[in-house]
Amino acid sequence: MDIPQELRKLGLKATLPRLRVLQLFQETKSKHLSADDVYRLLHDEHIDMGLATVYRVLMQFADAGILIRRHFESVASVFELNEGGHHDHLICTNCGRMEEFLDAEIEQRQEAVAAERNFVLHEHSLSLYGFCGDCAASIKPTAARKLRRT
Amino acid sequence: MDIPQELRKLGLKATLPRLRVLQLFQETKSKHLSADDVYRLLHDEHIDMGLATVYRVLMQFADAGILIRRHFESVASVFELNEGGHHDHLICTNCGRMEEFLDAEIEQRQEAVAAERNFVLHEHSLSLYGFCGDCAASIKPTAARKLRRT
DNA sequence: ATAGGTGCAAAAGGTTTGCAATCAA
DNA sequence: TTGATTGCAAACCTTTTGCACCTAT
Repeated sequence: MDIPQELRKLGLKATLPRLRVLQLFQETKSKHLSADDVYRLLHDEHIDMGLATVYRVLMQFADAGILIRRHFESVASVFELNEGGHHDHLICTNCGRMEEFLDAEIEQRQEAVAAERNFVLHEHSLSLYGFCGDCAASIKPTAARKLRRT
Repeated sequence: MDIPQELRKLGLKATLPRLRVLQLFQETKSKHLSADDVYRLLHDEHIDMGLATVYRVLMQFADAGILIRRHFESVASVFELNEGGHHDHLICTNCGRMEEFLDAEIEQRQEAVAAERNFVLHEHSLSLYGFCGDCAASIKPTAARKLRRT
């Protein structure tokens, strides 16, 4: 089925702004974009969508389950395509590289911890922060100390 | 050693605002307070510390390692006393109850995941969201669906 | 005495909302 | 046609900053 159809099925009109935003995420799979990133990228293509509309579209897509909204330690939240499978993130605090992972044992232990405390789990967020191999190799220990951020 | 001494040792003058803020966290151990919470609580005691000062003091304490700043899914970040041991959080999205936990196996697997991908880990954040026993028992499935939030 | 700390007000992000104009169905 | 959607500007919320005044050491 084509994209406009899919949108309509979700009760969303297939407007140009929506198609463009969706396209942007699909072109760059598994990319994490903030509202401002999307706004900026579209302007680079001379598509003048208002920032408010970008936010509205991203939110609608997140509500519809097309996108997932993530809150990493940075101020702005980012969105990524929802490709079905849950995953967690490993983030290089120096270069920003982001890798996704899924560890069955961690998932299992999370459920166990929740069960021990009588909680019914709905979701969770796990992010590991550090230096990727490249950055760890190229950064001096003293410099690394300076770069550490909350 | 007394608190003013400890502050001076960290290079911070023992001013009234600082002592009050610290006292607030110590009175209410393992409590998570946002800058606005602190501001409001102090005003309730008729201590008119400016919000800007609250932020500055919280930040200095976080830098000094007295407090830890946390970013949960809510907009505002919260601070808690740094009592030494690392821990993760289990949060009830209905009543706000928050429990701390530490699972050796999860910690270990995180290191393993990072190592597999050649990352040097600096820190991580793991938060489990769901309903605590009380809330799960008192909330109807349909109501529960409505309450689910990103 | 003086470097550091404070309050206030203003500014700076990120995000949301009100409203009149516009567009997909 | 008509309700949904958009752009713009203004509002909001959290956090930061500039600056003149104040205070712990």
